Amino acid sequence: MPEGHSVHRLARQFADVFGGQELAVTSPQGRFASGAARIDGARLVSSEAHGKQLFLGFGNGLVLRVHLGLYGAWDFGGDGTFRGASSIGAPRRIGEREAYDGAAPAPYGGPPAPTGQVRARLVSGHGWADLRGPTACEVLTPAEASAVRAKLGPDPLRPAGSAWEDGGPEEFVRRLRRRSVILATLLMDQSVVAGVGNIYRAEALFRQGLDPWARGRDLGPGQALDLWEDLAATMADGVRQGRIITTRAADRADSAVPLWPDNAHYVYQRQGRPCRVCATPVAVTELAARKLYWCPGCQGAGPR
DNA sequence: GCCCTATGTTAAA
DNA sequence: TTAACCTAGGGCT
Repeated sequence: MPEGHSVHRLARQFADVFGGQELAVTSPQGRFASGAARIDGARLVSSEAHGKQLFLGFGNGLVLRVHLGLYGAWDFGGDGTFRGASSIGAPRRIGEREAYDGAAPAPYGGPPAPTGQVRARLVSGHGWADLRGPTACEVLTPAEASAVRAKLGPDPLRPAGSAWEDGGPEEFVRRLRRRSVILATLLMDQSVVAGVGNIYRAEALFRQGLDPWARGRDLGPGQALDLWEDLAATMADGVRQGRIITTRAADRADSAVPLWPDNAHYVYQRQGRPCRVCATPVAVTELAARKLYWCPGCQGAGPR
């Protein structure tokens, strides 16, 4: 799945291309037909990401909540105002960059006939957006949307102008340090920190020199805050670049293969290869049905 | 074509 | 802990 940075890019994209406009909302596939009818023709008035969830607010007060899950993605098309990403969501190739596909702006003749399973289609006078394969796509009242957000922890990418108070770094430190659960599990817990996924988990723990099997309560407040700041910085980079690059420039320069994506990560999907810092072979194990990558030299020997 | 994999979450067992 | 959700690409045959 797209981690939080992708959903924040989506929120920005929706505001850029659809903000303030009336949208025709349909469900070509049919599974979202009743929800689509509730917002069809309404004006898009807000677009905000919280962790991995997207909340689109409409002029009639209703909120469209989308969670892309493991496979979901949005495809965009339209006239020249649709600069920006052509597709944002689940990566279709290793290390795929979410970016404008380079096609020259063309006269907009309306959206193409939907192909395959399009759960939701949003159409303005300038372009369209198709949603495929989401885990969640539903229309909520404001109270229902707030109830969903209340279950999420603070988001390192929370927009400065957001009206939603998520507690920020202090709340993250509290939630992390009161648990006896291991860090590897806590970072994937969206009620502890919203938006972190499997790549940022592995890379942040490496960058901070933290043992994935250390417990939340074992961290000092300074260590926990450093972890937050590191996530905030690398995830903000992800928003800017449309891809996850966590290696520091100094650790990329001497790579034998200087071309991204071969040097984008320290440990993620680098099992068996030498650690960029200490040359110990990177290790991998399975934890709660997800792969966990770490360097036994820099971060500790492993499960215990 | 077939099988595996993937930046995720939820519900049932 | 496991299955289900449900999409597309890559490697293989």
